[in-house]
Amino acid sequence: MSTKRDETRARLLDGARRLLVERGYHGVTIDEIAKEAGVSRQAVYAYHFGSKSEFLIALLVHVEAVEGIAELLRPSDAAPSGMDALREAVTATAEFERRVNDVATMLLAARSTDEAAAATWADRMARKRAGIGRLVSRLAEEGDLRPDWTPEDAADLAYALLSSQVFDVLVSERGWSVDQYAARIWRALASAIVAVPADPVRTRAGEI
Amino acid sequence: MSTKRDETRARLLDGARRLLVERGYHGVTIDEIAKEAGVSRQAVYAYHFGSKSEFLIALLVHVEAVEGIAELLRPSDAAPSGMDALREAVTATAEFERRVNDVATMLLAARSTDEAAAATWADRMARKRAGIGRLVSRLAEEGDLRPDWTPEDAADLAYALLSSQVFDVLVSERGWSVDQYAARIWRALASAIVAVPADPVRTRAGEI
DNA sequence: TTCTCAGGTTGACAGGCTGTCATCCGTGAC
DNA sequence: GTCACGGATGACAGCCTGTCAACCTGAGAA
Repeated sequence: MSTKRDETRARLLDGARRLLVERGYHGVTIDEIAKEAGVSRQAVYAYHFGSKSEFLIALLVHVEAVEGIAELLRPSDAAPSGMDALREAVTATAEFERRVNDVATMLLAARSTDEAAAATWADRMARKRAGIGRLVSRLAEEGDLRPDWTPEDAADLAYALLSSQVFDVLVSERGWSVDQYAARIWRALASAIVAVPADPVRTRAGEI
Repeated sequence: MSTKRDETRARLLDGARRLLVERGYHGVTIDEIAKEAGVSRQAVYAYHFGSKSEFLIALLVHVEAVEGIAELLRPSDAAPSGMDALREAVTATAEFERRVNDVATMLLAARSTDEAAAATWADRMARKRAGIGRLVSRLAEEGDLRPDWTPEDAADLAYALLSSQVFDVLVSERGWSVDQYAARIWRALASAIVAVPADPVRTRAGEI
C-alpha cells in the first residue's frame, strides 16, 4: 500500500494550490512547495511529479476531484426546457467558479508560457463550449432563441459570459457576490438571447 | 541628440512586442530581445531598461503611443445621447482591442507574477471602469437604463463585456471578426441594460 | 585635428531555478 | 532479517537575471 506516498502527494498538491493561486506559476518554486509539504525538492521529482508542468496538470485534476466538479455540470440536462437548462447552467457555472476560479485564473496565466497548461485549458474549454452549444441548440429548437441570434453566435456569447475570465472580473475584481453573479449574468444573458420573458435564477437569498 | 539611443530603444520594443505576445513574459529572455535588436544583453540593462519589469512597462507605454490609443477613447463624449455614447464606446473598444489585445493579454498573464504589470493593469482598468461608469450614469439620467439594473451594476456588466478578456475569448478564440464583436456585443449589452430599442452599431460591412 | 563621450562590446561572476544523479537512511511488510 | 519504498543530502549542468569592469568606436565640440 502506497498510502504514505498518497498522503505526501495530497499535502504537496494542497500546499501548492495555496501558493500558486497567491503568487502564480512562475512566482512559486518546486523547492517552496516541497518545503511546505515537509519534503525535499528532489523527492518531488523522484517520487511524485517529473516536472513543474506535470505538477500543474496533476494539481488541476486533484482540484477537480476535491471540488467534485464532475457532477456539477450535469443536472441542467434534466431540466424541462432549454431555457430552464440554460438557467441551471448559469447557476452551475457560478458554483463551479466559486470553487475553482482561483486555480482557473492561475492556469490561464500559466497558459502563455506552459504548453501543458495551454493544452489542458484548451481541452476544458472545448468541452465547456460544446456543452453550452447543446443547451443553446435546444433553446433554438424550442423556438425560444431570439431570432436575431444564430445558435452558434448565441452560444459563443453565452460561453464568453460564463467564462472564468468574466467571473474573475465581476466577482474578484468588481466585488459581486456569487449569487449576484448568477442572478445578473442570467438576467443579462436571457435579455440578450432568449425570445420570451425569463424567470429569474433562484438564489439562497432573494438578491438581485 | 540621442537619436541613436531612441532608434535602438524602438527596435528593442518593437521586437519585444512580437516575441512577448507569441511566447509570454516568462517565455522570452532579455538576451533574445537584445539579439533580435542587434544589441548585447548588457547594453539593454546599462542604457535602456534596468530590469525586465521596467521593460514591460516601457513596452506598454510604447504600444499605446504607437497605436494612438489616447484619442480613441474620447469621441464618445460628444455623442448626442447616453445611448449613442455607449454605442460609440463599444466601437471604440473594438478598435482599441484590435490594436492592443495581444499586448493586453500578455500583460494580463504577467500580472500574476510581476508587481509592475499588476499595478499598470490595475491603473488602466480603473480608468476604463470609471469611463464606463460615466456613460452608464448618463444613460440612467436620460431614463434609458432598464429599471432592473442599478447604474453601478450595469456599468460593471458593461465593463466585463468590454474587457480585453471577453474580446480575447470571442475574437481570438471563437473567431469572431472585430466588426462582429462590436455589433454583437452592442446588441447584447443594449438588450441587457438599455430600456428603449437600440440602433445597431454601424460597421464597414453590414454584418451582424 | 584632437578630445570627449554616448552607446556599445566582451568576459566574468553571484545568485536562483529546474532537472538529474549518486549515495545513504529508516521503517514496515514478509 | 531482508528488502523495497519513500525519503534525505550533496553535487552538478544548464539557463536566466542583474551587475561590474575593461575596452572600443564614431561623431560632434573645441
